[in-house]
Order: sequence, then C-alpha cells, then structure tokens
Amino acid sequence: MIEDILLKALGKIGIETDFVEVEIPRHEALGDISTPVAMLLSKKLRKSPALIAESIIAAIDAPDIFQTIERAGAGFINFRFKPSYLCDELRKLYSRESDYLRPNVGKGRKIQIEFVSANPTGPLHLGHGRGAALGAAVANLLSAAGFSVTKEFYVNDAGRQVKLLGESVFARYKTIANTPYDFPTDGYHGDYVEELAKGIHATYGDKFSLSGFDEVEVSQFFIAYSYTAMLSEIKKDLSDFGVEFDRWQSEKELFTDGTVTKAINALRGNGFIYEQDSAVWFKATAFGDEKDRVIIKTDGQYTYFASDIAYHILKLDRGFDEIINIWGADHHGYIPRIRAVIQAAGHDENKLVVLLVQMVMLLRGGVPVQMSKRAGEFVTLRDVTNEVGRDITRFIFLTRRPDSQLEFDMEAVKKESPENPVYYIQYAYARINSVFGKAQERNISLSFDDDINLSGLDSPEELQLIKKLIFYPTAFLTAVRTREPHRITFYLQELAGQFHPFYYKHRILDEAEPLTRARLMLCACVKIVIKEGLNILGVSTPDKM
RNA sequence: GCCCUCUUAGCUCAGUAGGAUAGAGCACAGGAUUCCUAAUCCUGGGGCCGCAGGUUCGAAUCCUGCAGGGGGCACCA
Repeated sequence: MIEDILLKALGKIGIETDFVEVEIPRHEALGDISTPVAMLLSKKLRKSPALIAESIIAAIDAPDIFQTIERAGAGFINFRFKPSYLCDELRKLYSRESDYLRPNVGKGRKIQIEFVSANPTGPLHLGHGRGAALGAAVANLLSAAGFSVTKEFYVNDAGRQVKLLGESVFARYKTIANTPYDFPTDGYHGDYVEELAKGIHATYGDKFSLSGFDEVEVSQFFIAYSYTAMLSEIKKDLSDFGVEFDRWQSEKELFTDGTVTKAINALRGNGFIYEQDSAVWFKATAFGDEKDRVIIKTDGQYTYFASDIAYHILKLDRGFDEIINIWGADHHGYIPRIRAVIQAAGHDENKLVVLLVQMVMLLRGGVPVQMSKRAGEFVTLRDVTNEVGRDITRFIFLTRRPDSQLEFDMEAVKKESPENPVYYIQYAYARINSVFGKAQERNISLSFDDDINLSGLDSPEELQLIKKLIFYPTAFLTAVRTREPHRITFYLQELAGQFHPFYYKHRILDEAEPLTRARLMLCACVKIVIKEGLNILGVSTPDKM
C-alpha cells in the first residue's frame, strides 16, 4: 500500500526498483510510518539524502492518505496518516475481514510440514510439545496466507527403538508370568512399559510365558502391540493439546511398499551410491556434507537414514513446493545430509526449510526438574498441561524464538498466572464480549455498515488502537515470510496493550449514539483481530473470564 | 579438536530486510474504581546489547577473532 505509493513516486523521479523499505518508527512522535529509502539511494545517485528525500516528497501524490510528510534526521521520510484514512482502513478491515487480514501470498502453493515425529516408544514430553505448538502455529499461519498446507507426523515404527520397546515390554510380561527374562540393555523403564505388559497378560494370559523374544512372531507381536498402543496415546496427547495431523507416514511402510528401494535406485542412477567395506554408502560429500553416509550396514540392515532419504524424496515427488521440517536442535548435524539427498535427487535444495527447536528446561520454583527418558523419569506434556493449562503452555512456547533455549518454570507460570500475557490478551477479548452483551441488552445494534460515521474516534488512544489494528497485515506478513509465529504473539500483546488503556479511559456505551456506535465498531475490530491471531497460535478465545 | 547455535534491564525474553534517543512482561516502589469485567489502568527507577577488532553515512543486527552456555561430530534413532 504505502510501498506502492513510494514506488510510484520513485518512478516519477526516474528510479526503478521493486522494493522499498518501510518501517514503523520507534517513537510515536516521529510519525506513523517512515522510510529510509533516501539514505539508501544516496550513494547510487551521488546526491545528499536530504535532497533525494525532498524530491521524493514532492513526487508523492496521495492527499487523501497523509496528513504530513516530513524529512527528518539523516534522511528519513516520515509520514503521518489522516484520521479519515485510518477510519477508511478500519471500515475495510471490518467489512472485508479475512481478505484484509489474510493477504494471499501463498497463492495455493503446496507446503508440507513435518513435526513432532516422536518415536512411539513413550509418552510425549515437553520438548515435543514445543515442536507441536510451533508446527501447528506455522501451519495455521501459512494456511491463512493462502498456502495449501499438509501436516505430517513421521512414525518411526521400524528399527531398533521400537524393537527395544517391544523387548522391554516382553521382559516385564515374563516377570508377570513368572518366567523371568533379562531386561534389555538400553531398554525402556517407564511405568507405561509395565502397563503395556499387564495389558497383554490380561488379554493373553500366560500364552507367551514359555516363548523367547527371538521367536519372530512373538517379537513382532510385542513390538507391534507396544508401539501401536504408544502411538494411539501420542495421538490422543496431541489431539488434547489441540494439534491435528493430515497424515501419519509410517516408516515401515516406506520399506514394504518399495519407496526406499526406489529412492536408492534413483540416487544410484544419478551416481551417488557406492559400495565399500561391504556396506552401501550415499555420497553426501558431493554436496558439501562432512562425510559420506552409510545407508545399508555390513549386516544388511538399512540405517534410519535410508528411510529418511526415501521419505524426503517422496515428499518432493508428491509435488510440494516447500517442505518444512521441525527438528530438535540436537538434530542440526543432520541438515547437510538431507540437503545433499535433495540435490542428488535433482531437486532444488531451497525447497527444504528446517526450523530448529531448542530444548525446554523444565523448572519448578527455579530448580531444574531432573529427567531421564531411559530411566523412565520424566514429566510428560500431559502432566504439564494438566497442571498449568493448555493455553498457557502453548502460548509460552510461542513467546520465544524457536531456536533459543526455553526455561519453563511451572511455579512461575502458575504464580504469574493472574497477569500472564495470555490472559491479558484473552481478557481483552472477554471484555469486549461483555460490552457487546450489555449493548444487546440496550438494543444497540452490533452490525456496522460501510458508511458508519467514525469521526468521533479522535482521541490518542483510539487513533493508536486503529493504527495497531490496520498494521496487523504487516505483522502477519513478516511472520509468514520468516515462518515465525511468535511475531503474532508479540503483536497481540501490543494490541491488547493498546486496547486496555482505551477501555479504561473511554466509556463505550454511555455516549451519544454515533460515538457509541463508532467505539463498538472499533471493539468489534479488536475482537476480530484477536480471534484471528489467537486462532493462528492455537490458543482459545473464551467469551467470559 | 572440528561444526552449529545462543549471550540484550535483577529475572524471562522481543527487537521487523543494517536505520533515528534500546523495547515488553515479571519483580520492585507509589498511585487510580459512585460508572460497560481491577485477570485492568497510571507513574517511577533501572542497560559497556558477552569482549575486541572490522565493513559504512549509520551495527544489538553483517564479517573476523576470543570468552561463556547448549547441542552435534555412529555401519543409533
């Protein structure tokens, strides 16, 4: 919008460019919006920024929009909007709602996002929750921006970890059946393992008491039973956390349906597979990885990497324009080899976007909570949401950049809860609802036409609130471009931070008719934007608090 | 040892594509409600943006080095 006006003005004075930087000044006193473009052009044009700024200002033709346009500082151009323009935009926001709030930059391009993908060997912990909250929010964000988004969970149902789980359950089962069996090294120790064993014993009795785990059908039964049970628990955890997936991709299936073989053959055809020391290797160094990687071990077994190759090639073959992986930061070393795979398969490596999520440090009153998955001692996602609530948990995860470590102090989060930022935003929403209820009791209409008179909205609080509202699309687009939903979180805190002072200082319902209606309309817009933002974050919007 | 990442107010963290005088919440101190929800509002103190160089009109932001936290360097997943 403003960019277009500037581009046009630049064209008038003979400057061709396709991007103009526009920003909101740090201090309100400087103006509503500002551009440093004159300074940036100074070197190229060999003229002083001041002179350039003046000629740009002279070339701008938008009398309906700007109250003032001034040159300031080292060569900034600062703009101040006319109140009438702000009101026009507010009307647009209200009447066009989703068109206004969701600029379609995706244009239907297909994005696949894979997240959580926890091994089905135990319940989800808090770190998975962070990945889940982020993945869901990124997916919501991109859908809102007009991308066609598919959410996937990759199920590691093949390989060593599920086998270990099966064997751990088998060992517990044998104990129950009074035919002891050595607990596997590195086995899983959690209570849930015990529960699974009890479940099997309850249904099948001593049927397997004389069997060994080396009997194929026995081990297969225990493995499949155990991970299937864990997977359905994970699904339930995620669903209760408000996170749904479009597709659950089984790793095992990639082997059985030939996807792995096909992918490896494709890479072999391109000359990136070779045999050495009786193992099969992928030539990752051809694309800058540190070393080549084994895909079939000396013992004939595939590595995890083999199925991962297949999955990533499959994703791209399915026609996605972008594939996003949300990984724990401990997997960052894995990125170069996946990028290598993508290039070796003849795809554009930039189609892969990896968002790294740092660990969550769980604290209680400032003291770290010790956790060891191996020993079965950990606080699950469910434990945390039960204690502090789902909205707070999701919100906290989205108030930090994903790649910075996060301290999650259960006591602090609960203690601060009356003034918790998530409540601050939800409260603004609930307050508006409450006012709307009162308005209805008084038979004041809550629908607003395009010609509603908003001229009464002239106080600093009102004008600032309107500005904040109509800048939502800007914040949204930044979040979309960077794939960073936390920008929405901060925007919403600022919006609520403009709303509450407005509410405190101004009566909404007891004014003369036009002003009351104008303020109700303003509130309606705040409500719309809060709902839009919280929906993206996956946080609820309670009508009452 | 090599690689990645982080270091901003007492604490937890933002900082928009290098821009103007460095931002929020919490905590702390004081104040506000005869009135639509006080889970609210107002005022205040608080900073060598880890350290040192460099790039330039301009650096918390980009580059190099150093220190500290976290992570990774498997024919594990």
